[in-house]
Amino acid sequence: MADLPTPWVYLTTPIYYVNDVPHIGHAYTTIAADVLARTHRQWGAPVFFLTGTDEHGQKVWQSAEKHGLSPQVYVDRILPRFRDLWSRLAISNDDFVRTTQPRHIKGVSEVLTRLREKGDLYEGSYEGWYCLPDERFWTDKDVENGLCPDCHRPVERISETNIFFRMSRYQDWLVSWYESHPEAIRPESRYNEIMGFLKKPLSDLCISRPKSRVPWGIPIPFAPDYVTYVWFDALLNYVTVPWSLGATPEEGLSRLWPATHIIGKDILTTHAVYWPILLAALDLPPPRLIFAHGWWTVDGEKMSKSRGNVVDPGALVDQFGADPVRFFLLREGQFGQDVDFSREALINRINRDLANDLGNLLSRVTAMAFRYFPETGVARPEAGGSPALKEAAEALLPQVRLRTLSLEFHRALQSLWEFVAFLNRHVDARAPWVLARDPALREDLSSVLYDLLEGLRLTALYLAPFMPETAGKILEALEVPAGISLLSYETHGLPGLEALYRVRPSGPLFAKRDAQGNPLSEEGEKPRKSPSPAPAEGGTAVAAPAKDSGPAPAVTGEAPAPEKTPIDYADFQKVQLKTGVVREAVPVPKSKKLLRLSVDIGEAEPRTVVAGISGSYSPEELVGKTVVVVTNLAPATLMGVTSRGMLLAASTENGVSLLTVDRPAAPGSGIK
RNA sequence: GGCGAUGUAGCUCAGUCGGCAGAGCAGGUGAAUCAUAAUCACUCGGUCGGGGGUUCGAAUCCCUCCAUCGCCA
Repeated sequence: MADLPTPWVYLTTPIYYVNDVPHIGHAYTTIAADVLARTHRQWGAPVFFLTGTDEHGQKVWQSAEKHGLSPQVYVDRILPRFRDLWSRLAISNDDFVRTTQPRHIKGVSEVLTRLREKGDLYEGSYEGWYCLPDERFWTDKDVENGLCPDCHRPVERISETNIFFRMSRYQDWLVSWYESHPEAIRPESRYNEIMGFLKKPLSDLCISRPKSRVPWGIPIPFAPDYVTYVWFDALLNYVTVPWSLGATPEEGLSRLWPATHIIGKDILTTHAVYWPILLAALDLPPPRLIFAHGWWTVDGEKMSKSRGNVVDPGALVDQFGADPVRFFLLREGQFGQDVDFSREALINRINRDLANDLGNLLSRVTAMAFRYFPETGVARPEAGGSPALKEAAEALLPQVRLRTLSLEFHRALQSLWEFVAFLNRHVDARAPWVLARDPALREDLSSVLYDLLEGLRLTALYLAPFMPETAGKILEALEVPAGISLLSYETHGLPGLEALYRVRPSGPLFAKRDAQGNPLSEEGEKPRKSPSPAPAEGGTAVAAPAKDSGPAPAVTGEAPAPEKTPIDYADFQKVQLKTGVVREAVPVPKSKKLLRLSVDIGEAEPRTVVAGISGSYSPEELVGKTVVVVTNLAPATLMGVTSRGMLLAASTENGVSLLTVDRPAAPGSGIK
């Protein structure tokens, strides 16, 4: 049911209670949904990204009274607190729903009518302790000394008749649906929580409030004395909006449904229990995914109005800009777990990751490209780019894109920054300023700079969903024509579709910040030396370029991550490698992946070698195979078997792949 | 009280199937001078919460205790 053939990606945030003051938690949810939306769009998927505001309920009504305004006028006035914040944070929502819009009110009436026709609603009486400010009932057990357990204000005894929704009817169905769709609630711990919650019988849900007490709500068509309970009203926005978009409600919804809901962990039960049941009552499939993210603490403490430590995202945007705030919120912690906010951490990310690693990389590369090739630009090398760069760039696809789509934002960004670090290492390893001293090496110089510029372009494209403005600035600095997407990159493949980079130096991408968050430098006391065009003329070739003089790790085809220390040839010679033929292979008892091999390496007796390759090779296919053995490794005992040697193998996605020889070689042939 | 998680370097956290404890930041040393003094290399730093068990071998599996957190009541 969850895998309807819709190509659409329907993404939602909760609709925010318009009476609340926006804090970084609201921004967190919305930015995450935005990054997902932008990523899907970038790769060609049609996206409908919905956010909005929840505008009914007692608190809004009371606040309006206090201001001497009608509720509608009041909510119209405070709406910009949210709507403007999203535009300042570059949120790319496709629609903005307000629960006071006619389309929503019409949809809610429709739902209520359908539920009533199905016999899922009934009138019942309810008695309990009511907390007015919180708008919720408590049981005898909850209430402590006549005070609300949540806000510690006095509660009052209320008995009233209301309309109830028969939730219990659908409980068994929901449990079995979740049993077969464990991926529908993320992270996994939240799934477990819901499954635990569903072990106990559900009570029916009260979905109305008497108009006499709460006049500001959606009228219930068949019960004129009641309005819809604000929570129930709010949830329904996820379907009332699509209903309003199609030629018919069904057409509008079936195109988009099922939705992916991004929420905070505080409203998990509502979304993962009440909501799917409500959908089932409407004959609609459950959401595709409900992802409950964690909360932000502030300097290690819970964020709350009473502590006065609520972080205002608008103020952060004013001071630091939208992109750094977006980056920080998604980079700092795991989406799904609680994360701590501190200005120090934010400033540290801006200075280290953004200004130093990325901003300075753009600065140094474009400065050199402009200085050394002011007239001609940097052309694509005939031979293509560096294989190492190509390999690192290809890893971006799984590591950045797929991790983003599985909402592992911090890991996606971490991977992207490994690529940035790779590019910085590449600059150092190839030392373009050294190449520039020798006119004979001009082609090398051009080729190295081309690789770096190409790497920066890819960085910008993968960064775009997270930091749209920054990505635009990078592409602008590279003078890459507008409108280039990852799709065109895919079509053309590496090394790049740019025939020529004609760059000009640009100002810093990010200003570094002092401990207070104020921008450093700028104030022209240190005039930026704009690099003077100085085409390499007969400078003395002091040092040979890195390419010839020693290990240049960046161009040897190594993966970007673990660069090892360069070693001398003498060090390498310490390792004795020989070919060997596998004569026998048997599993080591009680071990899952170890095999005991007899390997003929040209000695009188075959060597016993224990190898952890059982997952990738069966014993049968190993016998007769020629392998590469480290023969002077100190013996090691594994699962009681002494191993006298080690096989060389490449680590692959699916396990290991043994090294062998291209042409026949006698057992014991030396390897150099 | 019931259910569930977590505990690894100064800080934030990875650690896949049991096989030589890792990354980033912070700290130290050096290299380099293209660049926003930005970068790069090396390095310091660990009783893997405590105790017990299984195993040739445990951060990893089992038991138990302690601490912290979440959901429910």
